[in-house]
Amino acid sequence: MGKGEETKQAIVDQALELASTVGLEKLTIGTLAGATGMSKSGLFAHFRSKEQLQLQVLVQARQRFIDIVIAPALKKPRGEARLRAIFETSVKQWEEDLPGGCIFHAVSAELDDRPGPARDYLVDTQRDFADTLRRAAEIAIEEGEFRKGLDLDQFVFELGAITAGYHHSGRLLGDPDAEQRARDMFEGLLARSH
Amino acid sequence: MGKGEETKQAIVDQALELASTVGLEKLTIGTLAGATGMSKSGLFAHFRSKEQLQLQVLVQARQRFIDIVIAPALKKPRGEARLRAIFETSVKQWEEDLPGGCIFHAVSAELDDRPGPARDYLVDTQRDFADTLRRAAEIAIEEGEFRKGLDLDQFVFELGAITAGYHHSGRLLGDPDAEQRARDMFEGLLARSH
DNA sequence: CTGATAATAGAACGAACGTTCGTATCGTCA
DNA sequence: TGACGATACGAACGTTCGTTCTATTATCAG
Repeated sequence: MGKGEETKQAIVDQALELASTVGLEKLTIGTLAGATGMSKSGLFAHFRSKEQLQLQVLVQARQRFIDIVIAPALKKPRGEARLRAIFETSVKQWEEDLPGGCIFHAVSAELDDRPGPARDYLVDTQRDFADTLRRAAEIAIEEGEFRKGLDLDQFVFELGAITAGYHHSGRLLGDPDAEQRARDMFEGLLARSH
Repeated sequence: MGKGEETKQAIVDQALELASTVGLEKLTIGTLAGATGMSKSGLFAHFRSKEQLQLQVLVQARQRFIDIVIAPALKKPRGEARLRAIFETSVKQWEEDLPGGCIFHAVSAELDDRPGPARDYLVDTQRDFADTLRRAAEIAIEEGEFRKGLDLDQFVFELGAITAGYHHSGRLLGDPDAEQRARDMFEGLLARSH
């Protein structure tokens, strides 16, 4: 990896941390330059537009999510154990990996009414993740862990609701019990799926 | 109501609509002035700071939520029927009252890492609403509709997760089935509470 | 009707933003 | 090591933002 790619990685890593708290739009190029010890113009040259920078942040976030949450879960046994692994690392490692918590939840309200490449990429990321969850649940049915006839889309919706609620309660309201409540809710969902 | 209060109301009403889609920060005074047919300075004089304007938007949102969701529900019978009314109007009327959906969900990610009066007011609003839900569920226990020993805080958490998930799926992902999925999830929660 | 007061407009401000440009410095490989 | 492209910098641009100031118009009680 040449020098260019190296610093570009460092920039995007730093940008990811900032964006998780202040959002993609308020992540300013000047602030980011200060945080990385670079000049505005020197940093800007790596992206050529702020839109590109925002997109790279999401690309990096997706990759990091795969590394932290998805990849380890794929080493677990198929089915329910894999779903448990995804949920558990989502709550424990992923939500605490960045200072603002899960960046997808942090920026989704910001992007949901602003069309563009960033929004498209976020939607694609979320859809892809939803597919992964649906497939994992499907496997759990095949393995006999989940009952036949389980509504997979409803299962995925409820799983998404748990994490959305967890992010909301934990971040805005600062509920210290949010993690355990999300876990209990998840266990309830699994029990109902058997 | 004097002329001043009258136009101020009209301004905040318009601001509420814009803020539900673009957020509190990107709701710009120039844009708002254009939308209301006023000059920037003429509009600004009503608030004296943007922070005050943002706060008034949240105050108005809270009042409107009470008018649309809470007040009608209080006319329903105590207990489960009242909880049903709150949920149903939250999903049907409230989420469609503003172009960007529930403004509290729309701005919570924006405010959760930005301390200040706006954040404080939003948190207070959410806590107050959570108390209302908790009290309604408590009544349902007293009436014998919900089982004794039901974890009220967990109930409120799960209810919040349902609406958070609904907003997320409906807004960002544009899932047309989100409303029905949220309803099904709610019915499941009620059934488990009996 | 009239005068005090409130409400609005217009112009301008300083600051912050994304972006451009010319120049200097650094990394890399012949 | 020398040279050339890649990388970074400083200064400046045009815009947009919230905010202020001053002048003008509308409102409403006496």
